[in-house]
Amino acid sequence: MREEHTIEPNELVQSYLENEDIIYEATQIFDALSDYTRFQILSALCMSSKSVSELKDICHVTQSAISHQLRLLRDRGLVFARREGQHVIYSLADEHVATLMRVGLEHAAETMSVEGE
Amino acid sequence: MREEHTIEPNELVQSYLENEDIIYEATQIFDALSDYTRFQILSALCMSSKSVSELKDICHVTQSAISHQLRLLRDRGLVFARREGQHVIYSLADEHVATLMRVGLEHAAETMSVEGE
DNA sequence: CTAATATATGAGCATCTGTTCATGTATTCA
DNA sequence: TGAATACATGAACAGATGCTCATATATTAG
Repeated sequence: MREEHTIEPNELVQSYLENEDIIYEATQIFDALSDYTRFQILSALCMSSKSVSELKDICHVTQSAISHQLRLLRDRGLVFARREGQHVIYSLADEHVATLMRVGLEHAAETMSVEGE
Repeated sequence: MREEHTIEPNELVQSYLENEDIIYEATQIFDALSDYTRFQILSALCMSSKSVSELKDICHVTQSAISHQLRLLRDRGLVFARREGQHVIYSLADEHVATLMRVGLEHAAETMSVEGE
């Protein structure tokens, strides 16, 4: 028998949910984390700042593909870039991202271990 | 001047990140939260279980659109359904969803208040 | 200045997504 | 049984997405 989960009445969250713009903004950060390449980029940056070519090697995609995704993440304020000589170093710009990824990964790990039983 | 954010070395998370399937599974839950309609459905269900027609009224979309999205959420194990007479009642099936939404909303609220300054 | 390396970006394209429309199924009530 | 209500679902279509390819820009070395 499954359990139902409800959150305790949280007036702050409740008030957020009445604001269309905040809901939209929230969906945007989840969207950023919903793509495999972007998730890899962000998790790599959770560990430490990295150049574009380092990210390209980690994610096993072309330089162009990485740059396009980095642009999206920049536009959404999730990473920021600084030039260092020939390289451009990207860093995480938002502390919430790490929290979200952690919870998402825990969810995923549990889901998969349950399915495998 | 902006700060860089890094997570403290978390070996559990680290090990998750080496598993392609877990990363993919994580992106799937973020994908579920990345659509406005689905986000509304899930936040409504965070408060309490609801029938399809209740959800339709809350989200201001057609019954068909709601049903299609509910199917996706069911297939991904994020909600479950039970029939109650003529109605089908949907409930949240995963406690992590509420946590993710809360963090996502907090992020959004902060982001927007910063932008508005 | 020129070549080499690193990164960014626009166009094009195949694929994916979310909705609508039409219709099917399930349950209740008379 | 037949009508009404609630929900599910397949097909189709417009728009979004993520990639590749070609090319542009920026920095450094010679």
